[in-house]
Amino acid sequence: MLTLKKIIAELDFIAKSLTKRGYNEDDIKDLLHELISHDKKRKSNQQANDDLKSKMKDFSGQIGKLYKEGRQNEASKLKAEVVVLKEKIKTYDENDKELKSKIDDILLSIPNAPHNSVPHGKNEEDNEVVKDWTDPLPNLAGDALPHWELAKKYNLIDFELGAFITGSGFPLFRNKGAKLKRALINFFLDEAEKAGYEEIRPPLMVNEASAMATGQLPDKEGQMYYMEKDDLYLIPTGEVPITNIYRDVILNENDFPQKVTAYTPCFRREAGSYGSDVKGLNRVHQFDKVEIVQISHPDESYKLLDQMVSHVENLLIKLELPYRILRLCGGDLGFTSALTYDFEVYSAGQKKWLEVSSVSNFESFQSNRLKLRFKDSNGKIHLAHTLNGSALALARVVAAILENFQTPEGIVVPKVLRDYLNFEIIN
RNA sequence: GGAGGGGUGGCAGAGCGGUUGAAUGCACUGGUCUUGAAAACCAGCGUACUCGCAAGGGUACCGAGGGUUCGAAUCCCUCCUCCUCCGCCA
Repeated sequence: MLTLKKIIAELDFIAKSLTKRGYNEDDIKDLLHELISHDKKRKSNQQANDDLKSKMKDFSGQIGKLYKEGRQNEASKLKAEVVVLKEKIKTYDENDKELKSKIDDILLSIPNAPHNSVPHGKNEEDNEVVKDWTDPLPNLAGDALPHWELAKKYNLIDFELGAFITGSGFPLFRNKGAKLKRALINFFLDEAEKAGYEEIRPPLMVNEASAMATGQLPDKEGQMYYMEKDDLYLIPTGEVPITNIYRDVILNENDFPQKVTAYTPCFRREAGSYGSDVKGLNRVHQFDKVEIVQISHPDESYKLLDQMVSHVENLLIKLELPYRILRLCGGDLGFTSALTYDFEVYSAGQKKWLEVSSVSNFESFQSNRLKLRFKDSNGKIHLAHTLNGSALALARVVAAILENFQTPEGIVVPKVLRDYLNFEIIN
Protein backbone atom coordinates (compact mmCIF):
# COMPACT_ATOMS: atom_id res chain seq x y z
CA MET A 1 0.00 0.00 0.00
CA LEU A 2 0.94 3.61 -0.31
CA THR A 3 2.49 5.22 2.74
CA LEU A 4 0.67 7.99 4.54
CA LYS A 5 3.82 10.00 4.37
CA LYS A 6 3.83 9.80 0.61
CA ILE A 7 0.15 10.60 0.38
CA ILE A 8 0.59 13.72 2.46
CA ALA A 9 3.65 14.82 0.51
CA GLU A 10 2.37 14.02 -2.98
CA LEU A 11 -1.38 14.25 -2.67
CA ASP A 12 -1.95 16.10 -5.92
CA PHE A 13 0.28 13.84 -7.96
CA ILE A 14 -1.31 10.72 -6.52
CA ALA A 15 -4.85 11.94 -7.08
CA LYS A 16 -4.03 12.90 -10.64
CA SER A 17 -2.22 9.68 -11.46
CA LEU A 18 -5.06 7.60 -10.06
CA THR A 19 -7.37 9.12 -12.65
CA LYS A 20 -5.49 6.92 -15.10
CA ARG A 21 -7.07 3.98 -13.36
CA GLY A 22 -10.48 5.52 -13.80
CA TYR A 23 -10.83 7.31 -10.49
CA ASN A 24 -12.54 10.65 -10.34
CA GLU A 25 -9.94 13.16 -9.19
CA ASP A 26 -12.22 14.95 -6.76
CA ASP A 27 -13.48 11.73 -5.22
CA ILE A 28 -10.03 10.41 -4.63
CA LYS A 29 -8.92 13.74 -3.18
CA ASP A 30 -11.82 13.65 -0.77
CA LEU A 31 -10.83 10.16 0.27
CA LEU A 32 -7.21 11.15 0.77
CA HIS A 33 -8.22 14.16 2.82
CA GLU A 34 -10.41 11.95 4.96
CA LEU A 35 -7.44 9.72 5.48
CA ILE A 36 -5.24 12.61 6.52
CA SER A 37 -7.81 13.89 8.95
CA HIS A 38 -8.10 10.45 10.57
CA ASP A 39 -4.34 10.48 10.89
CA LYS A 40 -4.33 13.88 12.55
CA LYS A 41 -6.87 12.64 15.05
CA ARG A 42 -4.83 9.56 15.63
CA LYS A 43 -1.73 11.57 16.36
CA SER A 44 -3.32 13.86 18.87
CA ASN A 45 -5.03 10.88 20.48
CA GLN A 46 -1.70 9.14 20.82
CA GLN A 47 -0.07 12.21 22.25
CA ALA A 48 -2.68 12.47 25.00
CA ASN A 49 -2.58 8.74 25.62
CA ASP A 50 1.21 8.64 25.86
CA ASP A 51 1.12 11.38 28.46
CA LEU A 52 -1.29 9.37 30.57
CA LYS A 53 0.75 6.23 30.20
CA SER A 54 3.86 8.07 31.20
CA LYS A 55 2.12 9.28 34.34
CA MET A 56 0.89 5.79 35.12
CA LYS A 57 4.36 4.36 34.81
CA ASP A 58 5.71 6.99 37.11
CA PHE A 59 3.01 6.31 39.73
CA SER A 60 3.51 2.57 39.58
CA GLY A 61 7.19 3.05 40.26
CA GLN A 62 6.38 5.21 43.25
CA ILE A 63 3.95 2.62 44.59
CA GLY A 64 6.69 0.03 44.56
CA LYS A 65 8.98 2.31 46.52
CA LEU A 66 6.30 3.21 49.04
CA TYR A 67 5.63 -0.46 49.70
CA LYS A 68 9.30 -1.09 50.31
CA GLU A 69 9.35 1.75 52.79
CA GLY A 70 6.23 0.38 54.45
CA ARG A 71 4.08 3.41 53.64
CA GLN A 72 0.96 1.42 52.80
CA ASN A 73 -1.52 4.26 53.13
CA GLU A 74 0.18 6.51 50.65
CA ALA A 75 0.56 3.60 48.29
CA SER A 76 -3.15 2.85 48.40
CA LYS A 77 -3.96 6.47 47.61
CA LEU A 78 -1.75 6.37 44.54
CA LYS A 79 -3.23 3.05 43.50
CA ALA A 80 -6.65 4.61 43.42
CA GLU A 81 -5.34 7.32 41.14
CA VAL A 82 -3.79 4.83 38.79
CA VAL A 83 -7.09 3.00 38.52
CA VAL A 84 -8.69 6.20 37.28
CA LEU A 85 -5.85 6.76 34.80
CA LYS A 86 -6.23 3.24 33.54
CA GLU A 87 -9.86 3.80 32.70
CA LYS A 88 -8.97 6.84 30.65
CA ILE A 89 -6.15 5.04 28.91
CA LYS A 90 -8.55 2.31 27.93
CA THR A 91 -10.77 4.68 26.01
CA TYR A 92 -7.78 6.30 24.32
CA ASP A 93 -6.54 2.84 23.35
CA GLU A 94 -9.89 2.04 21.85
CA ASN A 95 -9.91 5.28 19.89
CA ASP A 96 -6.45 4.50 18.64
CA LYS A 97 -7.50 1.07 17.47
CA GLU A 98 -10.55 2.40 15.73
CA LEU A 99 -8.70 5.20 13.97
CA LYS A 100 -5.94 2.86 12.89
CA SER A 101 -8.39 0.42 11.39
CA LYS A 102 -10.17 3.23 9.54
CA ILE A 103 -6.85 4.40 8.19
CA ASP A 104 -5.82 0.89 7.21
CA ASP A 105 -9.10 0.18 5.49
CA ILE A 106 -8.69 3.24 3.31
CA LEU A 107 -5.02 2.60 2.63
CA LEU A 108 -5.70 -0.99 1.63
CA SER A 109 -8.37 0.15 -0.79
CA ILE A 110 -6.09 2.51 -2.72
CA PRO A 111 -4.08 0.97 -5.56
CA ASN A 112 -0.57 2.02 -6.44
CA ALA A 113 -0.14 5.38 -8.13
CA PRO A 114 0.71 4.78 -11.79
CA HIS A 115 4.05 6.00 -13.08
CA ASN A 116 4.14 9.12 -15.25
CA SER A 117 4.57 7.10 -18.41
CA VAL A 118 1.43 5.05 -17.85
CA PRO A 119 -1.27 5.94 -20.38
CA HIS A 120 -4.87 6.62 -19.47
CA GLY A 121 -7.24 3.87 -20.44
CA LYS A 122 -9.97 1.48 -19.49
CA ASN A 123 -8.79 -1.94 -20.61
CA GLU A 124 -6.33 -3.89 -22.70
CA GLU A 125 -7.43 -2.06 -25.84
CA ASP A 126 -5.84 1.09 -24.48
CA ASN A 127 -2.46 -0.45 -23.77
CA GLU A 128 0.37 1.23 -25.55
CA VAL A 129 2.50 -0.81 -27.93
CA VAL A 130 6.04 0.28 -27.13
CA LYS A 131 7.67 -2.27 -29.38
CA ASP A 132 5.81 -3.86 -32.22
CA TRP A 133 6.77 -6.81 -34.36
CA THR A 134 7.65 -5.40 -37.76
CA ASP A 135 9.08 -8.50 -39.44
CA PRO A 136 6.65 -10.71 -41.27
CA LEU A 137 4.66 -13.05 -39.06
CA PRO A 138 5.04 -16.79 -39.58
CA ASN A 139 3.32 -17.71 -42.78
CA LEU A 140 1.86 -21.13 -42.25
CA ALA A 141 0.23 -23.41 -44.72
CA GLY A 142 -3.51 -23.29 -45.01
CA ASP A 143 -3.93 -26.49 -43.06
CA ALA A 144 -1.95 -25.17 -40.06
CA LEU A 145 -3.38 -26.27 -36.74
CA PRO A 146 -3.93 -24.60 -33.39
CA HIS A 147 -1.84 -26.06 -30.57
CA TRP A 148 -4.63 -28.14 -29.06
CA GLU A 149 -4.96 -30.00 -32.34
CA LEU A 150 -1.21 -30.41 -32.59
CA ALA A 151 -1.05 -31.59 -29.01
CA LYS A 152 -3.54 -34.31 -29.86
CA LYS A 153 -1.94 -35.22 -33.16
CA TYR A 154 1.50 -35.76 -31.60
CA ASN A 155 0.27 -36.96 -28.21
CA LEU A 156 1.89 -34.09 -26.30
CA ILE A 157 -0.88 -32.89 -24.03
CA ASP A 158 -3.96 -34.72 -22.85
CA PHE A 159 -6.56 -32.19 -21.80
CA GLU A 160 -9.29 -34.76 -21.28
CA LEU A 161 -7.14 -36.92 -19.05
CA GLY A 162 -6.16 -33.90 -16.98
CA ALA A 163 -9.82 -33.05 -16.64
CA PHE A 164 -10.57 -36.63 -15.64
CA ILE A 165 -7.89 -36.66 -12.96
CA THR A 166 -8.50 -33.18 -11.64
CA GLY A 167 -10.79 -30.93 -13.67
CA SER A 168 -10.75 -28.72 -16.71
CA GLY A 169 -7.80 -26.39 -16.93
CA PHE A 170 -5.36 -28.94 -15.55
CA PRO A 171 -3.66 -30.29 -18.66
CA LEU A 172 -1.55 -33.40 -18.53
CA PHE A 173 1.68 -33.14 -20.51
CA ARG A 174 3.21 -36.32 -21.80
CA ASN A 175 6.01 -37.67 -23.95
CA LYS A 176 7.76 -34.96 -25.96
CA GLY A 177 5.28 -32.44 -24.59
CA ALA A 178 6.51 -33.09 -21.04
CA LYS A 179 10.13 -32.99 -22.20
CA LEU A 180 9.63 -29.76 -24.07
CA LYS A 181 8.30 -28.23 -20.93
CA ARG A 182 11.22 -29.44 -18.87
CA ALA A 183 13.62 -28.07 -21.49
CA LEU A 184 11.98 -24.67 -21.36
CA ILE A 185 12.13 -24.54 -17.57
CA ASN A 186 15.81 -25.41 -17.60
CA PHE A 187 16.55 -22.94 -20.35
CA PHE A 188 14.78 -20.13 -18.49
CA LEU A 189 16.49 -20.93 -15.20
CA ASP A 190 19.90 -21.11 -16.86
CA GLU A 191 19.35 -17.74 -18.49
CA ALA A 192 18.29 -16.24 -15.17
CA GLU A 193 21.36 -17.66 -13.50
CA LYS A 194 23.57 -16.14 -16.19
CA ALA A 195 21.92 -12.82 -15.48
CA GLY A 196 22.90 -13.10 -11.83
CA TYR A 197 19.75 -14.38 -10.18
CA GLU A 198 19.94 -16.77 -7.25
CA GLU A 199 17.85 -19.84 -7.88
CA ILE A 200 15.51 -21.00 -5.16
CA ARG A 201 12.78 -23.58 -4.73
CA PRO A 202 10.15 -22.05 -2.52
CA PRO A 203 7.05 -23.54 -0.89
CA LEU A 204 4.02 -23.63 -3.18
CA MET A 205 1.59 -22.76 -0.44
CA VAL A 206 1.73 -19.59 1.59
CA ASN A 207 0.06 -18.28 4.71
CA GLU A 208 -2.17 -15.28 4.94
CA ALA A 209 0.57 -12.90 6.03
CA SER A 210 2.58 -13.67 2.91
CA ALA A 211 -0.36 -13.31 0.57
CA MET A 212 -1.18 -10.02 2.24
CA ALA A 213 2.36 -8.72 1.99
CA THR A 214 2.65 -9.03 -1.78
CA GLY A 215 -0.86 -7.70 -2.30
CA GLN A 216 -2.77 -10.84 -3.35
CA LEU A 217 -4.96 -10.25 -0.32
CA PRO A 218 -7.35 -8.63 0.08
CA ASP A 219 -7.51 -7.77 -3.64
CA LYS A 220 -7.38 -11.14 -5.38
CA GLU A 221 -9.04 -13.32 -2.79
CA GLY A 222 -11.21 -15.17 -5.29
CA GLN A 223 -8.33 -15.93 -7.64
CA MET A 224 -6.44 -18.17 -5.25
CA TYR A 225 -7.06 -21.75 -4.22
CA TYR A 226 -7.51 -21.79 -0.47
CA MET A 227 -6.95 -24.69 1.91
CA GLU A 228 -9.37 -23.94 4.67
CA LYS A 229 -8.27 -26.71 6.97
CA ASP A 230 -4.76 -25.37 7.17
CA ASP A 231 -5.45 -21.75 6.34
CA LEU A 232 -3.05 -21.79 3.39
CA TYR A 233 -3.18 -20.46 -0.14
CA LEU A 234 -1.84 -22.16 -3.24
CA ILE A 235 0.46 -19.63 -4.90
CA PRO A 236 -0.91 -17.86 -7.98
CA THR A 237 2.66 -16.88 -8.90
CA GLY A 238 6.20 -17.45 -7.67
CA GLU A 239 6.30 -13.77 -6.86
CA VAL A 240 4.55 -14.45 -3.56
CA PRO A 241 6.99 -16.83 -1.87
CA ILE A 242 10.04 -15.22 -3.48
CA THR A 243 9.22 -11.69 -2.45
CA ASN A 244 8.29 -12.81 1.04
CA ILE A 245 11.90 -13.81 1.60
CA TYR A 246 12.25 -10.12 2.26
CA ARG A 247 9.33 -9.62 4.61
CA ASP A 248 10.41 -7.81 7.79
CA VAL A 249 13.92 -7.38 6.51
CA ILE A 250 16.26 -4.42 6.79
CA LEU A 251 18.96 -4.54 4.13
CA ASN A 252 22.14 -2.56 3.91
CA GLU A 253 22.39 -0.03 1.14
CA ASN A 254 25.18 -2.00 -0.50
CA ASP A 255 23.16 -5.23 -0.53
CA PHE A 256 21.31 -3.94 -3.59
CA PRO A 257 20.19 -5.27 -5.91
CA GLN A 258 18.88 -8.59 -4.64
CA LYS A 259 18.06 -10.91 -7.53
CA VAL A 260 16.15 -14.13 -7.04
CA THR A 261 14.58 -16.54 -9.48
CA ALA A 262 12.45 -19.64 -9.09
CA TYR A 263 10.57 -22.12 -11.15
CA THR A 264 7.16 -22.82 -9.67
CA PRO A 265 3.84 -24.12 -10.80
CA CYS A 266 1.17 -21.44 -10.46
CA PHE A 267 -2.42 -22.04 -9.48
CA ARG A 268 -5.23 -19.74 -10.47
CA ARG A 269 -8.95 -20.22 -10.15
CA GLU A 270 -9.59 -17.90 -13.12
CA ALA A 271 -13.13 -17.39 -11.97
CA GLY A 272 -15.20 -15.67 -14.60
CA SER A 273 -13.13 -16.63 -17.64
CA TYR A 274 -14.95 -17.91 -20.66
CA GLY A 275 -15.02 -18.35 -24.40
CA SER A 276 -12.10 -18.88 -26.77
CA ASP A 277 -9.76 -17.46 -24.13
CA VAL A 278 -9.85 -20.72 -22.27
CA LYS A 279 -9.25 -22.98 -25.23
CA GLY A 280 -6.23 -25.26 -24.99
CA LEU A 281 -3.34 -23.74 -23.07
CA ASN A 282 -4.52 -20.17 -23.40
CA ARG A 283 -5.88 -20.06 -19.88
CA VAL A 284 -5.38 -22.89 -17.43
CA HIS A 285 -5.68 -23.34 -13.67
CA GLN A 286 -2.21 -24.75 -13.28
CA PHE A 287 0.77 -23.62 -15.29
CA ASP A 288 4.51 -23.44 -14.90
CA LYS A 289 6.48 -20.27 -14.69
CA VAL A 290 9.99 -19.06 -14.05
CA GLU A 291 9.80 -15.85 -12.10
CA ILE A 292 12.48 -13.23 -11.63
CA VAL A 293 12.42 -10.81 -8.70
CA GLN A 294 14.63 -7.88 -7.84
CA ILE A 295 14.84 -5.82 -4.69
CA SER A 296 16.18 -2.42 -5.49
CA HIS A 297 17.33 0.91 -4.18
CA PRO A 298 14.56 3.43 -4.97
CA ASP A 299 16.88 5.40 -7.23
CA GLU A 300 17.69 2.37 -9.34
CA SER A 301 14.39 0.62 -9.77
CA TYR A 302 13.44 1.97 -13.18
CA LYS A 303 16.85 1.17 -14.54
CA LEU A 304 16.46 -2.37 -13.26
CA LEU A 305 12.98 -2.57 -14.74
CA ASP A 306 14.48 -1.87 -18.16
CA GLN A 307 17.08 -4.56 -17.56
CA MET A 308 14.40 -7.05 -16.72
CA VAL A 309 12.47 -6.11 -19.81
CA SER A 310 15.50 -6.78 -21.97
CA HIS A 311 16.13 -10.04 -20.16
CA VAL A 312 12.67 -11.24 -21.10
CA GLU A 313 12.97 -9.86 -24.60
CA ASN A 314 16.18 -11.77 -25.04
CA LEU A 315 14.49 -15.03 -24.11
CA LEU A 316 11.89 -14.52 -26.80
CA ILE A 317 14.52 -13.64 -29.37
CA LYS A 318 16.43 -16.81 -28.53
CA LEU A 319 13.24 -18.80 -28.85
CA GLU A 320 12.65 -17.19 -32.25
CA LEU A 321 9.13 -16.17 -31.32
CA PRO A 322 7.48 -13.03 -32.73
CA TYR A 323 6.67 -10.75 -29.82
CA ARG A 324 5.53 -7.30 -28.95
CA ILE A 325 5.86 -5.23 -25.80
CA LEU A 326 3.00 -3.28 -24.30
CA ARG A 327 2.92 -0.63 -21.64
CA LEU A 328 -0.21 -1.28 -19.67
CA CYS A 329 -2.72 1.52 -19.40
CA GLY A 330 -4.08 2.58 -16.02
CA GLY A 331 -7.19 0.48 -16.33
CA ASP A 332 -5.28 -2.72 -17.08
CA LEU A 333 -2.54 -2.14 -14.55
CA GLY A 334 -2.43 -4.47 -11.55
CA PHE A 335 -3.48 -3.12 -8.16
CA THR A 336 0.04 -3.11 -6.75
CA SER A 337 2.00 -2.00 -9.80
CA ALA A 338 3.26 1.44 -10.74
CA LEU A 339 4.39 0.44 -14.20
CA THR A 340 3.97 -2.82 -16.06
CA TYR A 341 5.22 -4.05 -19.42
CA ASP A 342 3.44 -7.03 -20.89
CA PHE A 343 5.00 -9.32 -23.47
CA GLU A 344 2.81 -10.97 -26.03
CA VAL A 345 3.84 -13.73 -28.35
CA TYR A 346 2.23 -14.39 -31.67
CA SER A 347 0.69 -17.81 -31.87
CA ALA A 348 0.34 -18.40 -35.57
CA GLY A 349 -1.99 -21.39 -35.50
CA GLN A 350 -4.76 -19.46 -33.84
CA LYS A 351 -3.54 -16.11 -35.19
CA LYS A 352 -3.55 -14.59 -31.76
CA TRP A 353 -1.25 -12.61 -29.49
CA LEU A 354 -0.82 -14.38 -26.15
CA GLU A 355 0.47 -12.77 -23.00
CA VAL A 356 3.56 -14.62 -21.81
CA SER A 357 5.16 -12.18 -19.44
CA SER A 358 4.42 -9.25 -17.23
CA VAL A 359 7.26 -7.19 -15.84
CA SER A 360 6.46 -4.67 -13.14
CA ASN A 361 7.90 -2.10 -10.81
CA PHE A 362 5.94 -1.87 -7.58
CA GLU A 363 8.08 0.92 -6.22
CA SER A 364 7.52 0.91 -2.45
CA PHE A 365 3.93 -0.35 -2.59
CA GLN A 366 4.80 -3.94 -1.74
CA SER A 367 7.74 -2.97 0.47
CA ASN A 368 5.43 -1.02 2.68
CA ARG A 369 3.34 -4.09 3.35
CA LEU A 370 6.38 -6.34 3.49
CA LYS A 371 8.21 -3.95 5.80
CA LEU A 372 11.16 -4.34 3.48
CA ARG A 373 13.59 -1.55 4.24
CA PHE A 374 17.21 -0.58 3.94
CA LYS A 375 19.66 1.49 5.91
CA ASP A 376 21.39 4.28 4.02
CA SER A 377 24.94 5.42 4.72
CA ASN A 378 23.64 7.80 7.39
CA GLY A 379 21.85 4.98 9.17
CA LYS A 380 18.44 6.23 8.08
CA ILE A 381 15.84 3.69 7.16
CA HIS A 382 13.79 3.78 3.96
CA LEU A 383 11.51 1.46 2.04
CA ALA A 384 13.12 -0.48 -0.80
CA HIS A 385 11.56 -1.01 -4.22
CA THR A 386 10.41 -4.39 -5.50
CA LEU A 387 10.18 -5.60 -9.08
CA ASN A 388 9.24 -8.83 -10.70
CA GLY A 389 8.61 -10.43 -14.01
CA SER A 390 7.74 -13.69 -15.65
CA ALA A 391 10.70 -15.11 -17.48
CA LEU A 392 8.65 -16.87 -18.72
CA ALA A 393 5.19 -18.35 -18.32
CA LEU A 394 5.31 -21.80 -19.80
CA ALA A 395 1.91 -22.83 -21.01
CA ARG A 396 1.44 -20.18 -23.63
CA VAL A 397 5.04 -20.32 -24.77
CA VAL A 398 4.49 -24.00 -25.44
CA ALA A 399 1.35 -23.13 -27.37
CA ALA A 400 3.22 -20.63 -29.52
CA ILE A 401 6.14 -22.97 -30.15
CA LEU A 402 3.88 -25.79 -31.24
CA GLU A 403 1.94 -23.57 -33.59
CA ASN A 404 4.72 -21.46 -35.05
CA PHE A 405 7.18 -24.23 -35.71
CA GLN A 406 4.81 -26.72 -37.26
CA THR A 407 5.78 -28.11 -40.65
CA PRO A 408 4.31 -30.91 -42.75
CA GLU A 409 7.04 -33.16 -41.26
CA GLY A 410 6.41 -32.22 -37.67
CA ILE A 411 7.22 -29.51 -35.15
CA VAL A 412 10.82 -28.36 -35.40
CA VAL A 413 11.90 -27.21 -31.96
CA PRO A 414 13.78 -23.91 -31.61
CA LYS A 415 17.55 -24.31 -31.84
CA VAL A 416 18.21 -22.93 -28.41
CA LEU A 417 16.27 -25.79 -26.82
CA ARG A 418 18.06 -28.58 -28.63
CA ASP A 419 20.81 -28.77 -26.02
CA TYR A 420 18.11 -29.59 -23.55
CA LEU A 421 16.34 -32.21 -25.65
CA ASN A 422 17.21 -35.53 -27.18
CA PHE A 423 15.16 -34.75 -30.28
CA GLU A 424 14.90 -31.91 -32.77
CA ILE A 425 11.53 -32.59 -34.21
CA ILE A 426 8.22 -33.63 -32.80
CA ASN A 427 6.49 -36.01 -35.17
C1' G B 1 -0.77 -37.96 15.87
C1' G B 2 1.52 -38.81 21.25
C1' A B 3 5.31 -37.20 25.20
C1' G B 4 8.78 -33.64 26.81
C1' G B 5 11.81 -29.02 26.38
C1' G B 6 12.51 -24.14 24.13
C1' G B 7 11.27 -19.17 21.59
C1' U B 8 14.87 -12.50 24.96
C1' G B 9 18.67 -7.21 20.92
C1' G B 10 23.07 -9.01 14.50
C1' C B 11 24.67 -13.74 17.14
C1' A B 12 25.45 -16.29 21.87
C1' G B 13 23.24 -15.90 26.53
C1' A B 14 21.45 -13.82 31.76
C1' G B 15 17.04 -12.12 33.94
C1' C B 16 11.63 -15.40 35.95
C1' G B 17 6.51 -9.51 39.56
C1' G B 18 8.92 -3.18 40.94
C1' U B 19 14.07 2.83 37.87
C1' U B 20 15.12 -3.79 33.04
C1' G B 21 14.70 -1.41 26.64
C1' A B 22 16.74 -5.33 29.18
C1' A B 23 23.38 -7.94 32.45
C1' U B 24 27.57 -10.22 30.09
C1' G B 25 30.41 -11.98 25.83
C1' C B 26 31.11 -11.83 20.58
C1' A B 27 30.33 -9.07 16.17
C1' C B 28 29.94 -4.08 14.29
C1' U B 29 31.07 1.60 14.23
C1' G B 30 34.04 5.83 15.97
C1' G B 31 38.26 7.35 18.96
C1' U B 32 43.13 6.83 21.76
C1' C B 33 47.73 4.27 21.11
C1' U B 34 50.93 2.54 16.65
C1' U B 35 55.16 3.96 10.86
C1' G B 36 50.77 0.68 9.58
C1' A B 37 47.98 -3.37 11.40
C1' A B 38 46.83 -6.40 15.56
C1' A B 39 46.23 -6.18 20.74
C1' A B 40 44.71 -3.05 24.68
C1' C B 41 41.72 0.89 26.39
C1' C B 42 37.48 4.55 25.87
C1' A B 43 32.81 5.56 23.61
C1' G B 44 28.72 4.21 20.59
C1' C B 45 25.59 0.45 18.67
C1' G B 46 17.38 -2.24 18.03
C1' U B 47 12.57 -1.14 15.64
C1' A B 48 7.88 1.45 15.22
C1' C B 49 4.73 5.50 16.38
C1' U B 50 4.91 10.39 18.26
C1' C B 51 6.48 15.73 20.05
C1' G B 52 10.50 19.08 18.56
C1' C B 53 13.91 23.59 13.68
C1' A B 54 17.41 20.91 16.41
C1' A B 55 19.53 19.08 20.73
C1' G B 56 16.54 15.98 23.01
C1' G B 57 11.84 13.98 25.02
C1' G B 58 7.33 10.49 25.39
C1' U B 59 5.01 5.72 24.30
C1' A B 60 5.01 0.67 22.56
C1' C B 61 7.67 -3.82 21.50
C1' C B 62 11.55 -9.79 25.18
C1' G B 63 7.34 -15.52 19.12
C1' A B 64 1.68 -13.57 18.34
C1' G B 65 -2.93 -12.37 20.71
C1' G B 66 -5.75 -12.07 25.19
C1' G B 67 -5.95 -12.00 30.79
C1' U B 68 -4.40 -11.17 36.19
C1' U B 69 -1.95 -6.83 38.83
C1' C B 70 -1.07 -0.24 41.04
C1' G B 71 3.04 -2.48 38.12
C1' A B 72 4.69 -8.27 33.62
C1' A B 73 10.20 -10.31 29.59
C1' U B 74 8.82 -12.44 34.38
C1' C B 75 2.20 -15.28 36.59
C1' C B 76 -2.38 -17.44 33.73
C1' C B 77 -4.99 -18.77 28.92
C1' U B 78 -5.09 -19.45 23.48
C1' C B 79 -2.43 -19.77 19.07
C1' C B 80 2.13 -20.02 16.08
C1' U B 81 6.94 -21.93 15.74
C1' C B 82 11.61 -24.64 16.79
C1' C B 83 14.22 -28.86 19.07
C1' U B 84 14.37 -34.09 21.19
C1' C B 85 11.97 -38.90 21.58
C1' C B 86 7.90 -42.32 19.96
C1' G B 87 4.29 -43.52 16.15
C1' C B 88 2.94 -43.03 10.90
C1' C B 89 4.56 -42.07 5.94
C1' A B 90 7.46 -40.55 1.00
